[in-house]
Amino acid sequence: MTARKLDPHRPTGETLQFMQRLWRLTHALEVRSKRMARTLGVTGPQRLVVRLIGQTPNLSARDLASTLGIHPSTLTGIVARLEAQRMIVREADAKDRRKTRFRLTADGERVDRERKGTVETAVRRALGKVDPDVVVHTVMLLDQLAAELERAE
Amino acid sequence: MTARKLDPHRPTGETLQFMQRLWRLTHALEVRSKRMARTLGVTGPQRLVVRLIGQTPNLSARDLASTLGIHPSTLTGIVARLEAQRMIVREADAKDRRKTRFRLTADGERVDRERKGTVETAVRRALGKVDPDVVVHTVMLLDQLAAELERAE
DNA sequence: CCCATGTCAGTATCACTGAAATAA
DNA sequence: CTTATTTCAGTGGTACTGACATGG
Repeated sequence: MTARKLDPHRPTGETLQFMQRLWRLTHALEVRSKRMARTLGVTGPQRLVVRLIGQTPNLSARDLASTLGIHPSTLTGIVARLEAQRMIVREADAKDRRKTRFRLTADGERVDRERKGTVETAVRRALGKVDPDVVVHTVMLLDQLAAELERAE
Repeated sequence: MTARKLDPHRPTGETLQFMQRLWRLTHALEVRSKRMARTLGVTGPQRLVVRLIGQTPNLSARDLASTLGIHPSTLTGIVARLEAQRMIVREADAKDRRKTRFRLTADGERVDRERKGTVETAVRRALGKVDPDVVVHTVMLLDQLAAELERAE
């Protein structure tokens, strides 16, 4: 309380602090992603695509893009890099030949199973270190936050 | 509970779900950042630098880089763009002439005050919509998560 | 000579917009 | 012809590594 009163020029110190944490987190994600690229051969987004395909084979490009909430053309780049690294293969849908269906190669399956040094492992560890309600509350706020950011305004 | 039992192949559905939320959030931050670039003239990270300089004038490059947890060479690019847009000016430190000190220009101050459509506003709104302990818990988990991601491993 | 501060060159990923190709 | 799916070209921001110049 006192802290906020001391500096009326700072609209909401709490907000700015939270923002710094947010940028720190996204930055940590990016750094880990780059490290994964060196050690695993795939970045964070690339591995997430691998995980999704691994969980649900024969996903189309549109499925993947909308699951991740990204633009289709962004996905094109990601899958192109995965393909170049022989992690996934594509196949035209038999019924609707506009669609591309993706499956994992043996290398892709190896990445799908790998856990060491991944974002996933860091997340699992962090989730394991806090109480369940903390996780529930965080999910609530993160969703709220994403919704606010995505607002048309 | 049943859901988890049904798919033992999915190590922790909770973890993967949390990860998707995380990517959705970072993606929303990036999208908002790009939108800000069009409307305000600065991206999210750029505006955060402006806010930091506004709050503490005469910050050095090192101060800024370590506050944001980024590499000095990354900061070079960010401040270069801010300088090109006449948002900040630099000055060599009188005592240690290796150091660069940054201050806001009038344009920079305008951006510092602007709130419409910023990440900050979205964060403030989201924080205002939940209970205080939800915020506290989220901060805890986000810190824990950043720490796990930053681990050397 | 050694260390700190900061920049620069080169490289890569991600993300968009807008246009195009192809198929339904 | 219109719509849907996906790719492609072009642009910009962030972030690194490694090398470098400069000052303490």
